[in-house]
Amino acid sequence: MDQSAESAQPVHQGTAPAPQGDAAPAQKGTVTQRAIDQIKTMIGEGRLEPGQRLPTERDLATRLGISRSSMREAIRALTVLGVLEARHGSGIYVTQLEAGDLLETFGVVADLSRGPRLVELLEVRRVLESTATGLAAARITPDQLADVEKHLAAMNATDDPEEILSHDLAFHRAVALAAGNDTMAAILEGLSSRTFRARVWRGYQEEGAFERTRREHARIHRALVARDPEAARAAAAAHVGEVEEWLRGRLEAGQEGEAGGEAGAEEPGA
Amino acid sequence: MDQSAESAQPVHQGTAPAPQGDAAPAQKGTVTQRAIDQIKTMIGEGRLEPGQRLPTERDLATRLGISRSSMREAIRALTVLGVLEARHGSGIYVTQLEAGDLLETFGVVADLSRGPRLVELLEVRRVLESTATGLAAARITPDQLADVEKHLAAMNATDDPEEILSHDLAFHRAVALAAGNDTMAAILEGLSSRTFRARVWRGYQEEGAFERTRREHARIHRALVARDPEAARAAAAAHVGEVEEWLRGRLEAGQEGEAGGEAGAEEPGA
DNA sequence: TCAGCCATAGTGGTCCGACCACATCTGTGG
DNA sequence: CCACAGATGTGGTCGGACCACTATGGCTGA
Repeated sequence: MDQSAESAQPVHQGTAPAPQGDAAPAQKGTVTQRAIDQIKTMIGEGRLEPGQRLPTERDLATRLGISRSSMREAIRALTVLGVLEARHGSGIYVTQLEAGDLLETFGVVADLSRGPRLVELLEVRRVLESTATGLAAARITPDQLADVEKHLAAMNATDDPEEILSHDLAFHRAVALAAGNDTMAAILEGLSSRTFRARVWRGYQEEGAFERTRREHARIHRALVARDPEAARAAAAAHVGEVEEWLRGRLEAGQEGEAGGEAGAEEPGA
Repeated sequence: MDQSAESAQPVHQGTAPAPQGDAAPAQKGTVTQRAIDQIKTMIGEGRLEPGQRLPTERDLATRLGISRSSMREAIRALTVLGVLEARHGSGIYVTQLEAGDLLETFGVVADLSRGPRLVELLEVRRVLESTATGLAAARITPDQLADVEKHLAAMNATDDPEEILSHDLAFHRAVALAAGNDTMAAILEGLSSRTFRARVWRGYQEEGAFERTRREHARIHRALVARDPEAARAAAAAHVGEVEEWLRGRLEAGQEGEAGGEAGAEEPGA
């Protein structure tokens, strides 16, 4: 009953030389790809709900008429996409399908981009960050504002680049969260992935960026306190735009060139 | 240091007692996940350049000291992320790592989102679309404008919903492209994935949306011709905002409820 | 000589069956 | 009643076999 359900599927494995001629199966793409699409469709149609547990790998494989190996590849694919989550010894589950789950892969994009693409990425971030900050100015709650201030203070209290970067990220994350659009916050999170920021900063910080960053953050904070969306938007745009411009100039100058290694300023750095 | 501490690694399959005494195994996460990270790192560090061909699956597996099965899962994962591309019978290659390659997965997010998340997604799209349209008004070339007009005309010339949707998508794609930021265009592309748009439209189009859409597109076009960024931005924002508002109202009204199936209005459709 | 065909090697795609490591349930003994 | 140990189920890993597709190069025939 399982696979080979049809009269005489080719079925790889040495057997059945029969070409195909049949109609139904509609062989398109690899088996694994088909499995991926099927599961994705099941979720899309609501047959599989967030948090729900899926059948066993072995079961799924049998049901879709493929081997466990292929099924595992499909599962792995959906896992990295943040759609499924495999718990060793327990089972496979559908994630909550929230912004954070699905947009985690966005970080990969940021990490692997370089050269001109970095500027484009920053341009996108500038647009979204300014919007989010503007919204935050109108919606932020006292608690959220306190959280923002905590990271602002922490950032001003240290000179350790590592720590500064951490609180810098946390600062923006808190602001984005206050904007009330989780999806936007998740995208911004990816756009500000640690390695991404670290790469850009490496060169940037050598030009008195710390002080400037602190000043700009303070300006954003003032706008939030004043509940002034326009000021907040402008401050955020300027903040990101500052880095964007620096990077753009740097690219147009010498550092250009697809040369595999240094366009984005990455050094093992000790 | 590492987990279980016992000097002699269990090493699964009884065989191969010699791991590789080399520097720090650093057992973290699954073997496959490690392989994914390693390849990702290789690319990030420039040791693997866009378009370059990778060693054989079998080779890679041996080099990283894992089985081919695990290596295949890793490759599959990076394939769906748009980082690698496997050509049957030929080899595995690094993609060009362009915006389009990496952001293709963005469509999955749009396809799997529902309920409140749909509104958030539209909000993001409104922000980016308006920005892109504004930029396009300032930068669009005659050729690009002609392309935009082509789809505008085609959309006005038919009443087939399917075709209208196609040209609607193409219209916005052309505009986004004219903005000169491929990354932004790629994100918008994902945010306007066919199934996503179709789902929203299903209900929307029943309220005289065609006519309204045509009018709004015409307005965007006029702004582009006039090279008026502000007008273009406003027109685009209003265009997307229209749908956004409609969907928001629809959610707040009855259709709410996490109920697995209809919050986003998806029907197998005739 | 040279175009075109075909055998062949090389590579990804699929499948199988085994075993390991972890989570959970279950039943027993305290 | 609880704690612990075993049994069971599930994902994780492995190795090897074979299929399907590409690409290459040599061979054939004009």
